[in-house]
Amino acid sequence: MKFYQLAQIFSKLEKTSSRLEMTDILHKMIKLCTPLEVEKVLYLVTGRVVPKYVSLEFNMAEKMVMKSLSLCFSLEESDVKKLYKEKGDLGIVAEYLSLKESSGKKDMLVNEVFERLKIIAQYRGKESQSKKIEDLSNLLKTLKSISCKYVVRIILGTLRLGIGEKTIIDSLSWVVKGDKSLRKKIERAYYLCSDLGYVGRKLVEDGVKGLDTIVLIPGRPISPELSQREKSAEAIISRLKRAIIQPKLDGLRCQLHKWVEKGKPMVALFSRNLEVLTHMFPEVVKGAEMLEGDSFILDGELVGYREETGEFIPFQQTIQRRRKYDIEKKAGEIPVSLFCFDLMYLNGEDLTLLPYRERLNKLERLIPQNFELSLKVVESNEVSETKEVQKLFDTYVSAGLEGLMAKSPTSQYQPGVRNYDWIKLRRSYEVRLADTIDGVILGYYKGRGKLTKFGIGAFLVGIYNEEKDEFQTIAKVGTGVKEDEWEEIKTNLDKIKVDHLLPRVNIAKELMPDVLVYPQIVVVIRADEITRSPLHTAGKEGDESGFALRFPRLEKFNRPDKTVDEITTVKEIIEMYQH
DNA sequence: GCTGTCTGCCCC
DNA sequence: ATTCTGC
DNA sequence: GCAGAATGGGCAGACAGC
Repeated sequence: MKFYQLAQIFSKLEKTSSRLEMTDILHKMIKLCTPLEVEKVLYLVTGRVVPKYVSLEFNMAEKMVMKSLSLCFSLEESDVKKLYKEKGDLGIVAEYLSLKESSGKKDMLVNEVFERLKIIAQYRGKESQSKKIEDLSNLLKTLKSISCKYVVRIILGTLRLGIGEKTIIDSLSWVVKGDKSLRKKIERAYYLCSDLGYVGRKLVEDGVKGLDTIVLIPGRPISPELSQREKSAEAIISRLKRAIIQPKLDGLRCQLHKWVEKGKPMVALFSRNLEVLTHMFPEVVKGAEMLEGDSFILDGELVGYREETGEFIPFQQTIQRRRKYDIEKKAGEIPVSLFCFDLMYLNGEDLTLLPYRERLNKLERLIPQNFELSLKVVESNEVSETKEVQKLFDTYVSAGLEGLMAKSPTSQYQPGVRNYDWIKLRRSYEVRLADTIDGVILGYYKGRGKLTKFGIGAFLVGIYNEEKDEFQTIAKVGTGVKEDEWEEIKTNLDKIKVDHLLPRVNIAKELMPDVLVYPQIVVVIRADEITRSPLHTAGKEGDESGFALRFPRLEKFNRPDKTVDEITTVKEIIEMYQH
């Protein structure tokens, strides 16, 4: 199959909004492929050249691709940038530029493009960046314009086809069965091995029985089960009736595997996205080695924790443990513990099909309560009354935790699945507990993808520093905005556009908006937390960092009842931060 | 050897 | 992470 | 409700350029 044929199918998918129709188009395309092509096409559709647990990335994003386009089409980088701002998609820019050149290009086979992309991904070390840029430029020169569009998008990981893993899985079911009845089975196989290309190839080669060899194996990560959100204790009980309630800790999701190889105990840790974390947390590895079980797979939250005081360490510090160098030194400063909440495999036995209550019992027997080596079982309470849930929620929130997790006591462990078997109730979902600030818009940024048509995708929000008598930035906001609000905001901001940075406005150069505006429009911004910021200028004093909002979103656009003199001040932010 | 820029199916 | 949108 | 695609702050690491 030629790559441009694939590109034409992508183009058709992009124009389709009905998922049933997408599934139909996709499954017909898969039928046209040889098994090996299926494997490669499925990797490409997910923006990769290898399965996701293999750490081979392009290390090439918008800046590098812009350089490549400028080389390929002999343009100044600033011109490419201008086109990007205008079109909101570097794939479209590549197609546009390629179209202006001669049209007699041969294109290449899907397999050839795949290999070329793999080579680009594999460059590393000195001069690797220029090689990537040059190789992509040469590739684009030999491809038809429509292929250029999608090659660029594959590298950027933004195919924007409306196709994700779930739709691909449905299509695979259609390929072998003519309907989507195999979805559950394929889904489980995929989330157990985390290799969509392999699952696709096996299915095409051997049919459904090809999946039977895919089983849980310690040492190979499985996709973690995910949760839905709810807004109240009542909603949780109404869904689950009975629930196992646990505190929600603010750290990193972590899957721990232990097994025996050549008589030696082996341990591996994986992140939520199946990245290897093993070497970063030696104290957790040691703890697992000391446990009695020979082989197991468990799930938990890795969080900075001081055993002596029972104090949890904030996320911003915990995340510093995710590193390659100076591990022991950082481990001394920021000790972590793995707070486990699930057990999926124990001594040769797959436990994922057992009810959660039973898995939890086995977990509690595996890790003794007084175990002191960086491995603990999270506290659990099984309840059936709203007020019990509420009481636990209040307790956890008072203790400074994020909120709670509620889990169905009877549910199986479903890898990769996000449904209401697991529900999170976060502190910030309760309006009374969220941090809300009144800020002023200082400028805006062009949008990408589906926001291109509005000409805006985010805006910069400032607060007032009384001491310095200036506006300082505290957050960029690009979520919580409905489509008609985007239009309204853009219209309003364009009326007060300014062509230079005003005095009494303090913005870091990295955050400089595409369009600056006169500070006049007051907005309400909601956030989960106030954090110290290396970038935002709010409250910044010399070398001391400023403040920013964690997970900022628009609560209310345009508060005409408030003027700029009444917005939140730095002094107020500092009070909120200390609280 | 230092510093700034860019990247990450990053983490959240 | 949160949020919005089309189905 | 699902699935997908927009968007945030901020961390460490890799390179490139001086």
